[in-house]
Amino acid sequence: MKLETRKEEIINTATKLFKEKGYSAVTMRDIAKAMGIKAASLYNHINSKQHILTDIIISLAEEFTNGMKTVLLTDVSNIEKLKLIVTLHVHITANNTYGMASLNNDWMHLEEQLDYYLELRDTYENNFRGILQEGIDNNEIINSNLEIMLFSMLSTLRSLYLWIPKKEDLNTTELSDNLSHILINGINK
Amino acid sequence: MKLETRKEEIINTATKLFKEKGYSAVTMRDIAKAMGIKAASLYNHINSKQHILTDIIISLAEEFTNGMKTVLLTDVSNIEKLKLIVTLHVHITANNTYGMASLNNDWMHLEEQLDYYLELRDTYENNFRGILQEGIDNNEIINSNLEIMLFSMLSTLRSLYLWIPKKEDLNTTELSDNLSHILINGINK
DNA sequence: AATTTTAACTAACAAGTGTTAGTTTATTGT
DNA sequence: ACAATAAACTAACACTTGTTAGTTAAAATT
Repeated sequence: MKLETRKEEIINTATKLFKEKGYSAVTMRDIAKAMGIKAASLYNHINSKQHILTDIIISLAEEFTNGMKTVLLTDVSNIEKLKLIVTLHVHITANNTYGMASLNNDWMHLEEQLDYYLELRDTYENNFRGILQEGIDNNEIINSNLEIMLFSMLSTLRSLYLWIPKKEDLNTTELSDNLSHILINGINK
Repeated sequence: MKLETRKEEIINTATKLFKEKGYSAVTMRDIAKAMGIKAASLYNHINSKQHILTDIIISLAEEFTNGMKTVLLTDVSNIEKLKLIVTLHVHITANNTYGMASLNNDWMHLEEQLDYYLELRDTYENNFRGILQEGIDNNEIINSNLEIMLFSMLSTLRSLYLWIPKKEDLNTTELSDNLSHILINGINK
């Protein structure tokens, strides 16, 4: 039972508020009020509002990068790799639904770390694309428009943060399995 | 060839900026600067920043509501209705990619019209859900988790605004057809 | 018991916010 | 040519923003 440092409490509080209203609409006074302290007190623990956002986004982006690295090293079919990616998204999102909102909607407000973030995102998408392309080449995946397939899957996975909190009754493995099936086999009977 | 009123120019300029940085991060001075005038001059044409956002979002939401109404009245299979919905999203999004960003990310900053927007969105989702449910009942659609199917399709359709601007080479009917196929039949060979 | 550290506080700052009031200038319709 | 309108302007407002400086009180360490 590890208890939160004060800095982590601030980041968690901010993350929740950022999800509800977006980074720009949340003030330091909002964050402080939610914690029952004054805005100036936050600066005993964090450097700036900007650093809070960076912390939220970069740590999540790195989780995805690491997850992708593992998937690429796993020796299974490309379809199985896609299932692993679905599981990766479900797990990371289930553990930090609030943070995923910032990752998706507020990355453009990063400053010094914006280029680094974009690099991680680009690499991630390219790896995803590569798996799909190999799947097509190996006759595992239909030879339809690669970019549309990529876009469709990524859109669904990136929107999980909006949806997981509303359906707490579904456990994560059940969700991963169901979602994999729908993304891979469609909904047609 | 109908030419834009000054008010429309302002709304269009604002819509573009809102997509790049989000509603809260865009100032009236930003909008004015992009038009080469002073912020105060905007108020000769619009009532408030808030009204710009409302205008963007509500008109789009009503377009979707009207489109759905037409789909529901069309006498085709439920799978065909889903294809019509895909086409609806592709067309509306292609005509207003910038506005779709506000619809997706800034609806929570609506004020007087927030409840109305939520009502439109709820009704839309329920109609979508109803088509899927009928499809399941008629053995057109697999009897998998309804909510996951709904979420997956809607997520993809709602993210179109991020993707359409990058792929201008693809025409809208081709995109609709491809996307329908992937959403309905999956990517599996 | 004395000292350092932690973490809150009050007060203030400079800059930026949406918006209003009043004015000026160019264009349009008579 | 004259009046009316459209659409820009300057100046200012009241308020909010992120952040800093300096202070205080309790808790932990010596």
